[in-house]
Amino acid sequence: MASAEQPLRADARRNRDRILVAARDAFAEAGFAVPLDDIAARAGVGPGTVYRHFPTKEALFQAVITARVTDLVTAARQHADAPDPGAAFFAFLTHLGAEGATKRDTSDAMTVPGPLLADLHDAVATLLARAQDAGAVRPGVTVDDLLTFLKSLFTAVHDGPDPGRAERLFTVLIDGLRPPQAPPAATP
Amino acid sequence: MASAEQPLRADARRNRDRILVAARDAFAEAGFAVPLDDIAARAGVGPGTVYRHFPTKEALFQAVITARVTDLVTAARQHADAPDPGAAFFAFLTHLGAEGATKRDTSDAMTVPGPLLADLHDAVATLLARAQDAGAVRPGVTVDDLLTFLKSLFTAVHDGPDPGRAERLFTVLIDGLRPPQAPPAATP
Amino acid sequence: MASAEQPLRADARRNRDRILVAARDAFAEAGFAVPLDDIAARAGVGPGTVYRHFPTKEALFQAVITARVTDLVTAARQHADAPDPGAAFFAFLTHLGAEGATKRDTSDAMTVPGPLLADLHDAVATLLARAQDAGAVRPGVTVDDLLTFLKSLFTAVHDGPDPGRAERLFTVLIDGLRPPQAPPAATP
Amino acid sequence: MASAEQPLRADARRNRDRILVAARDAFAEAGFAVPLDDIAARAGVGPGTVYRHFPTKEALFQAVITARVTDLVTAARQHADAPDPGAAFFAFLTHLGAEGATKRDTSDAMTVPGPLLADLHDAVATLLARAQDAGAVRPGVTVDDLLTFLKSLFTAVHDGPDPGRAERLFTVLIDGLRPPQAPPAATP
DNA sequence: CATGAATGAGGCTTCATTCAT
DNA sequence: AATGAATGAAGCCTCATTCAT
Repeated sequence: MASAEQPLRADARRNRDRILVAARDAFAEAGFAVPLDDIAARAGVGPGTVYRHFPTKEALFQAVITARVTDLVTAARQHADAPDPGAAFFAFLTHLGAEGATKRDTSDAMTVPGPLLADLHDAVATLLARAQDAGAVRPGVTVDDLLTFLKSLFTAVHDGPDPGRAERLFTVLIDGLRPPQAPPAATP
Repeated sequence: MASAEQPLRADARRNRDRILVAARDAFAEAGFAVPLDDIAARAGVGPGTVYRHFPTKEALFQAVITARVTDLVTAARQHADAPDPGAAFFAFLTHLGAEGATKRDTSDAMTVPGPLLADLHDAVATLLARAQDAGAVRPGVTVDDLLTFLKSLFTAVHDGPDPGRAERLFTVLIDGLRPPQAPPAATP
Repeated sequence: MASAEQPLRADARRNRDRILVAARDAFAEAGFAVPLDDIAARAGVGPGTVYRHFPTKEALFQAVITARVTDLVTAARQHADAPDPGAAFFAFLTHLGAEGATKRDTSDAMTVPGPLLADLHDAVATLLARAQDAGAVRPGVTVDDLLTFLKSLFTAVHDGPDPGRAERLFTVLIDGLRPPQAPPAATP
Repeated sequence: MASAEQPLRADARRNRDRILVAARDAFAEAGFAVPLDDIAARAGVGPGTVYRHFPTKEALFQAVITARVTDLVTAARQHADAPDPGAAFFAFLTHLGAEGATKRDTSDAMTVPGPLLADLHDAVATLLARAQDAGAVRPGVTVDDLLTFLKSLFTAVHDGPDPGRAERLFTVLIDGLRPPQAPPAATP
């Protein structure tokens, strides 16, 4: 019995990978509006070849970020095991920060609709809720808030060349997420 | 040859204004991708009339954005007069947050190249520097950090439907921007 | 109050007509598969102009035959007034035969779906039913049968150059439509 | 160089046959527009294999049609043996009607150029001439009249869903083909 | 020989821009 | 000066055909 996911022929596999790489770069540079023909040209294939692998431009876009989302979900679930809820949450956040600072399409990955995003959402929700229950993160903030903030942060980081920006903005986020401090009581 | 700055005829002036308003609304709702014919229809003019006033769709977009930046610069300068540097900075930030939450093209406004953007940059730089000097904002964060991040935050906020998100995220941002609290001193 | 159907500008009217003529010819020659760009070229306009007048290739096709169907319906209704049901039916049929022999797209007109075709259908149904009730046309034959037969006949006539074919086939149809004759009784 | 007529290897022969069957079915169902990949899939082979056997989609189509014409010619010749010329002619016509009602590409079969069509033409001409000579079919009608009309009739019949239509129309055709009845003599 | 991946011309449609009215 | 019709370059996608495996 052959496996349901029979391996692609060598040439097809190679082209599929080249298309995905080209698409990742092209989408990162020019957004979804980039012509599919350009992606094909970048990959060194004809547009028809792209359609052999992905039925739609939208499907290609989805495929580009699916891999990334899968990784994020895995990371989130791993951190869920940590004993200290606050530490677990911030550790995952740090991991996410490192990912986002390095890989341009992380922010896209956090936006695409579909079941995978729901998985990510749920995994982060668990981390966040536990951290909030433990008083380590300010209440009110939702998972979507958090993901939106991060997405923006990643976009911003990739907008300019300043290498320190990621760290500075990330510090702002982390401190902003902590529960509000009572103003220091004036001690006599 | 007519003078370069001759005042427009009354009807032309009126049309120009209606086009700008229509364009602002249309861009705010549908982004740059909105067909120019739709903008013309909104303004109640033919597409040819739009081209009489703006040589290009891009130029029209810039014109819309320019008005927005001008407003932002004005606001920044007004806040610069406030006595408390920290309050002034955060008040402007709040104003900016309200603008960005309401108008979809605020983020575009923060990207437009040209001297106006430099003005915005400078005005915000002044506010920020004074606030940092006064110890009201954590050091290290730069104007570019802030503007770049806000730009993408506005974009992200507009992608989702939750109207409270902008406010929650701004709270996080503001608290994150405050100087880090010394960890509670171990009291003997 | 302006009329609901404000007249087109002269140039638009001219182009619309040219497009309709070109489309009629092109569809007649090459069927629906003819590229829309070819139709545009025949009409001496750009493809975009075709789309200004007809939202879809399908819509253009419909428009081409609408005019023809309208004429047919009118004729059918006029013949409905004749006193002798059989004569009325065959007179209309003869008219239809002449039309179909002359104008290449008559057969298309009898196939396109839509409200107009229903009108034609109804008008012919009336004629046919009355003729059948009067014993002038064999029972069992339906309107669709008749229209299908005619459509085929027209197509056949236009397939070849033989000028007498239309008349010969038409005679076959008419005689075939009459009620079956009892075989001549063998008279002693 | 191998001989032009060398017998195919067993597997190649089998594939060729499967392709022809698949093509016949596919063309019958969806017309010439059916994608060649669909035909290949139906036959359980790759598209490349189809091209090993037929240089062109058009060639494959012709091959399918040729088989059909061969059958028709055979039938016509068989009916030519019948003793009663009128009965022979109408029997063949009935057979043709059944074929055309069942198989969508019968009408195409009647169009294919080449010597085979001439054979069909001749065989039917013989039947028709004998029937006309015997007074069983009205004079004047030619083989081309008949074949051309039948061709388009089959096309039309297949466009509609009414399965009884073909039979009703064939009755009309057959009765219309019979010699005209003398109008009932006015009996004193 | 078979396979099925790749090619790329071409189809329909949209829309920024130009131009006759 | 305004109008809105026309233009035509892309954009997405399909599919007949070729070619590496």
